[in-house]
Formats: sequence, structure tokens, C-alpha cells
Amino acid sequence: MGERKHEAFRSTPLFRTLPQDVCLQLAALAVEKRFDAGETLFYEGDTCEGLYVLGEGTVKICKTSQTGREIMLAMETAPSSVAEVPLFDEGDYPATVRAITPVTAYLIRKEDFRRFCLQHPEVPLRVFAILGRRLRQLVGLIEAITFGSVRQRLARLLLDAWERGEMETAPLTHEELAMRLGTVREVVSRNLSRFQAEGMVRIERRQIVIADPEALRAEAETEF
Amino acid sequence: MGERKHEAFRSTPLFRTLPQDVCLQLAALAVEKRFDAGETLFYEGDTCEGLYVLGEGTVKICKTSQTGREIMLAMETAPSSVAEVPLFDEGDYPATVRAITPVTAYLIRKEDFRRFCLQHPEVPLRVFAILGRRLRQLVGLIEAITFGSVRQRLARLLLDAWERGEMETAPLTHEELAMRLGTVREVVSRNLSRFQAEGMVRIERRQIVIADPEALRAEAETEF
DNA sequence: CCGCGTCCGTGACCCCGGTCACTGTTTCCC
DNA sequence: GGGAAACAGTGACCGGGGTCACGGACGCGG
Repeated sequence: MGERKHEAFRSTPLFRTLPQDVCLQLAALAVEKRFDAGETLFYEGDTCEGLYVLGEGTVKICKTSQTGREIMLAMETAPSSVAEVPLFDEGDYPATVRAITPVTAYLIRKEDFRRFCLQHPEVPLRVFAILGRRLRQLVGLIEAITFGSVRQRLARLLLDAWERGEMETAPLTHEELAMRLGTVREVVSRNLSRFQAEGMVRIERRQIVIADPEALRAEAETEF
Repeated sequence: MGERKHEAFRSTPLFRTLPQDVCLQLAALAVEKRFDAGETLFYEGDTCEGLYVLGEGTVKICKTSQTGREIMLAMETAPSSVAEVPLFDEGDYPATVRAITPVTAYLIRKEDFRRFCLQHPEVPLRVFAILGRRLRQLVGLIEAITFGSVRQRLARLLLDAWERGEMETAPLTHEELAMRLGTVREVVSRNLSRFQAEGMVRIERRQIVIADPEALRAEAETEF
């Protein structure tokens, strides 16, 4: 069993630097869970079970308001991990994590992980780095939201997706984009229309095509 | 020398749980720095020197836009610490930190701190908890900004300040409030006026007085 | 006491973006 | 192929809040 599991643990940034045997030893503690697209791994406020290592698929980390609006804080695609935060501070999960493709994940209960950390002091340092990255991301998000416009953020988002070739692979519905930007569908539609009118993108059969990356970049980098 | 320094290290959340001697040993690595109110300890993008332990005073962690608008991500008042993030991930400081009262801080160079961590594995775990707290804070901020109104955030802010008795001690200019809320002076003024008109606060000789905490609370907790 | 700097209060204006309400277009599945 | 979802485009509307431009209130140093 567990070939895929081992592979997941070997390649996830958190454990990538660990020696093989230690890594396998850790993998032995984890239990596999599968989720369909749209299923949620856990909700904000749930008490923390443990750490999820993503073996396959991609998830979004998000918050939703009472009125159903949603904002995506981050996206993680395998190999990766989520829910590192509440492992050590006794708190609940701070946000909801939901599968956006089918996902197979491995759950390590937090006591097990903690014990493991004490035996392998290099592990916390890795977690540390991951947390740092997340923090930077969040700060960036706050900056973008409070200083920037939807137009700018959308430009940047499209550009990012394009640069990493996710343009064709991912369906990217307007609804999705809206959540990622912390706004609503209609606003995204409108802005996309404008982009098209200005020749920056073309929309052909429901696919967004980047026509003028440079113009987009200029738009994205127009500083606040 | 260093009585105040030792006190700072003993009481800061990061090191509070350390045995006395270890704590002093760590303190020995640090060098004292003083800042006047308004001076900035470091700017976002500066390459990370090390960890600051706050012995006295309070600072704000903030980002500023090109146009000079500013948003405060967090406030830290001694005993506390700032700049834990870039210690391990080789990045720059992610935000600017500025003294809002006179501050005396102790700087530990990051190599020294890292070395220290390897010798004392319980330290990273503490840092971890601190980072967790920060992350939760930021997520909360994002939520408040994207789903909430200035009115709500202002209500909550006033209430917080009131509950911890910072109401009289701190001058709290409208400008300050605006930054903390990620908005501008005028908007704060307006909302304060409205609050006064509705009898929630009174403003007497430039001092905001909480008149009806319950009403404020209701306002603050009106869910998005 | 006078001036000047800092902070406050307010009005006018305008635009972004959230909301509602429809209609049009794909897609996909029976 | 037909019908139901889901997705997309668009217009109308309007409120929050940002921007500008003042004028008034304090407070402090000369």
C-alpha cells in the first residue's frame, strides 16, 4: 500500500528535506482521506484534528460571510499541506478548506505530529517557513484589497494564471474569479468585458485568452 | 546594566516560558536600540537584520501605498516582539514597523537567534504560536475589510480600546483611527459624528467617550 | 497676544462596486 | 434533440466611501 502516500510525503515542501526513512516513518502515522470536488475538508471554527498533507488535487482556503459571499485566502495544490496553523496554538481552524478538484489527503493527528516534532527539531523550522510564506501572502492580499481596485487585482490574477500555464487547464468560472478577488460575479463579468473592449483579452467560447500580456501587466502594476 | 533588558526578555510571550538562565543567556546576545515616537524601526523590503524584542513602548506594523495611504496590520505593545517572520525564510521584512510611543527595543541578529533555536528546540514552538496568532489576526482583518463596513470596524475598534482602558491614555487622533481601519480621516470623522448623533459616543474636548457600549457592540457584531 | 501648525467637522462631488432582475448561451444528460 | 442546469452578459440603481476644498478649533512658542 501507500506508494502514492509516500510519494506525497516525500514531495511536499514541508517534508521534502527530510531523510527518506524519517519521512516514511511520518507517513505511517497518517490516514488517507478522499474528497470529491466541492466537498469541504473542514470548516472554520471546527476544532483542529490535525495536519492535512495533500497528495493529489487542489483545495481553496476561504472564509464565507453570513450572506454567502466568499473570499479565497489561498489555493493549495498537491503536493502541499494545509492546516499547519492550529497545530501548536490550541486554536480552531481559522478558515474553511474546500476541495476544488477531487482530492486525496493524508491526515496526521496533531498529537502525533507534535510528538514527531520533538524528536525531529528540523521539522518545526520547515513549518515555520511555510507559515512565513502564508503570512506574506495574506499581507499582500490585504494590501491589494485596501489599496487596489478589482480591475487591478483581476489583471494580476489573470496574468499569474497565464504565466504558470493554468489558463487552459483550469475552467475558471467568473464565480470562481469573483471569490478569489473577494467580490461578486457581475463585477468580474463587467471588468472582463472592459478588458476585452480594450483588447487585453479575448473571450472565445467561454475561454479567456490573454491577448496582450504587457498591457495587463501594466494594469496590474499600476501602483495604488 | 540590563535590568530592564532582562525584565523584557523574561516577560515577552516569546520567551516567558524559558528557564531563567537560558533567558538571560539569550538576552546577552541582544543590543539595545531606542526610538522616538514616530521613528521607524525598519521599512518593508529592508533586508532582515533580526528579531526585535520590545522592552518599552508600542509600535505599529503597517503598509503604506504610493499615495501615502496607510493600513495598520497590527499593534504591539511591550512586552512583545516583532519581525519573527523573516527569521527563517530568508525573506525581507514584509511590512513597516514604526514607533507610536517612545520605544526601547532589543535586537537579536538572526544568525544568533537561529543558532540559539537549534540549541533550544522549545523556542521555535513558541515562535510558532506567535505566528499562529498573527495569522489569525490577519485573516480576521481580511474578513472585516472585505465583508464589513467602516462603520462596523470603527465600532469594534472603539469598543476594544474601551474594554482595555486605552480610551483615556491614548490620544487616538482621527488620522490614526483611519489608518488602523484602512480608510481616510474624513470617513472616520463622519462616522464618529453619526455615532454621536445616535448617542453611542460623546465627543468632549477632543476626547471620545463611550456612552452606550451595548449599542456599539450591537453595531460591531452585526454580521456581514 | 498673535501666528502658525495640527487636528476636526462638513459639504459637494463622483465613481466603484454590490444588488436586483432579466435574457442569452453553453453544457450536459436523459 | 429537448429541457434543465449552470454560466455569462448587461442594464438600472444606489449607497459607501474616496477625494477636494474649505473654515473653524485648539494648542504652543515666540
